[in-house]
Amino acid sequence: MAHSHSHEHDLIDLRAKLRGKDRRITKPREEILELLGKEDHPVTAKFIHEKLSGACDLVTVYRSLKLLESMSLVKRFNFGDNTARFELISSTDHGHHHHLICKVCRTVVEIDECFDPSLESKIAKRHGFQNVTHELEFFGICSSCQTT
Amino acid sequence: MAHSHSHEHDLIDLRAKLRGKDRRITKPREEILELLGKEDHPVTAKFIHEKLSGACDLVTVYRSLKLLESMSLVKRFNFGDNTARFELISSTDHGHHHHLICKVCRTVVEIDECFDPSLESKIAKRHGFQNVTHELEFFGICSSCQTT
DNA sequence: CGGTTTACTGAAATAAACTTGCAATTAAGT
DNA sequence: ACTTAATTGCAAGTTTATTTCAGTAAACCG
Repeated sequence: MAHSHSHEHDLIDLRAKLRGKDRRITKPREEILELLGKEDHPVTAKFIHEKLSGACDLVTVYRSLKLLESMSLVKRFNFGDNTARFELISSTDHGHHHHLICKVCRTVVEIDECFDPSLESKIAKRHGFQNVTHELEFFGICSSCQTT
Repeated sequence: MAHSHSHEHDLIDLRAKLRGKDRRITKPREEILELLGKEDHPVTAKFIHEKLSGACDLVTVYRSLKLLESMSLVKRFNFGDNTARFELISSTDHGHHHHLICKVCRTVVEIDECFDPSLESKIAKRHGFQNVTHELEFFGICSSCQTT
């Protein structure tokens, strides 16, 4: 949802999480976080690099995203096209939400709904797994692409 | 589940679907189908190529899988590691089922359960989408890897 | 401040998954 | 068999992401 007003908060978060970890607050990391704060949907590393137009190298984008992901500031999504997409983790849902993607035009809709968590705990228990989470994305044809 | 006794059936299916489509039944396609029939979980193109040990080129494996997928004989899965995995579509669930994957050792468990289909139709209706499906995979730590 | 340490970056090389172009092969119809 | 065109193999090309390493710049300290 509305990431649009939490930029400062994310930077504070970044500083807090980096502190005392032999890690540094750098311009690329700040810029990537800021850019992600303005996007409504997960974006690719390439997209970030292009939007930042030369502010830093694509390699740095990959490295920064990996770091931000490991710090739980960013979440990685997979829309089935062999390209990782990244989204800022919002404080409201802790990054757990899903997407509805148009198979034709690739439009993305953010989805708040999810299935009952009891399904997950049932599956975990049945197979002796712990810390079970899930990745769920919906695919369909959006209204604009239903030209028949 | 038990793909193990449906090899012949899959070949019949292959022949039926290829007939009259300017397509041919070839040894690589038959061999890939047969191999998939023996596997309990989705496998990568590389795995198939190695198992077939030189029976055909890796490129042919990729091309065959794409064809078999387009003919709804095989389903592509994505376990979030940038590598497509393929499974024979079983007649019982029409290829719709999910997996529970150990984040540590990558063990895979086939899952029959799914959430209530009303969730999907609700989402489809709300956003004006048609033909909505979903991709869902569970991730956790299996009993063997919970060494603490 | 100015100096030191060492995490970080950029650029090029590498890796891995997958695709494409084209000549040689082979399945399938007659 | 003969013919036709789909399919294959091989080489080369893409795309996504990672690794190496020398140069750069945060952060800490006096």
